[in-house]
Amino acid sequence: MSETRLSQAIHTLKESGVRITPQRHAVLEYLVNSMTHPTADEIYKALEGKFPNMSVATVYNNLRVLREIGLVRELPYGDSSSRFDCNTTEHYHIICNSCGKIVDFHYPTLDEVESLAEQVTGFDISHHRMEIYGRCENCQDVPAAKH
Amino acid sequence: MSETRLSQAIHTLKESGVRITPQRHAVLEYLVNSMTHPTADEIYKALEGKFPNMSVATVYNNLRVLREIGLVRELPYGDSSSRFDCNTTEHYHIICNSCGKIVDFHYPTLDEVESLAEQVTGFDISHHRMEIYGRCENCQDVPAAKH
DNA sequence: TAAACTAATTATAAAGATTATAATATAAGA
DNA sequence: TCTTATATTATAATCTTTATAATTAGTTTA
Repeated sequence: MSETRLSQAIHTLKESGVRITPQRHAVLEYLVNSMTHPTADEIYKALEGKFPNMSVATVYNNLRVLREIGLVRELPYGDSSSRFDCNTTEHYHIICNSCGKIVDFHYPTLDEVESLAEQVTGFDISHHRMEIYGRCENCQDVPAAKH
Repeated sequence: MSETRLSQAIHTLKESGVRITPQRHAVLEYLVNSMTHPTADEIYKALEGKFPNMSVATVYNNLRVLREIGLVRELPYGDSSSRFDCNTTEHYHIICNSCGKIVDFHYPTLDEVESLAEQVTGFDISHHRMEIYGRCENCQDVPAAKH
């Protein structure tokens, strides 16, 4: 099944006239199989073994390409670096204020919000993003840590 | 009215045992009066005239303090630096993909999403954030610019 | 299959945003 | 006013991301 998702993604790449290089394939494959919304650096470190000479710039370049095609969504956070999410099914994220854990959360997509926004502002809406913040069950047991 | 908001904010600061320095006061005042969701650097430049010796670290320190108390919300973006929003009435943001313009958008707060998230994940939810992306009316007239 | 063309990768370096550090200055309470 | 803890300043360091130029390697075409 993730085999299928990967093949589909590669098909999309080819259709966009983008070359399939081993590094690009590996970044995409890692993202498709990842459940953790990795940062660029995490991807870089994860592929270090397979591609000892790979440059960080390659990771960023490929993430940009994948984002432009729409295969990957970038999720910037306040504390540090962006995280990247393979944009398959529409979903939202719940983020722990204490430990930073990210949990996927399914909720009926808020089409209504988008259409209302379109009417009120005249924008041509492309998508929306929602995140819910709180303390996960683990962190509720421990006294609040100072950020 | 924004006078009141400022006084209330300062009251909150005092209650939290935080010192009211001229710089801190100025950062807070600028944020209360600002409609543009400024970046740290914009605040720094705006206050340069009044405080020629102010360090950029002071701006960041104060933004952190204000955020920890809950007076200010940080809105990290993918392209560059975070923006800061005086967290008064609950609202959402519509962001132009082309020019970056941010427009406030009022919508009934999505309490239902929060309570459902709480039930499903066991998180103790504190707040949520939603942004809507698209092209503003101005940018719709111009051919799509390559990011 | 080989040559050619174009895009991708690498190895830097640079830029930009944010944080850390140590010394000095200052707000606020006694 | 004095004292003390906190805030500010000036600077450097860190971290993330992007830019550049040279090299390498996909893909197309003959």
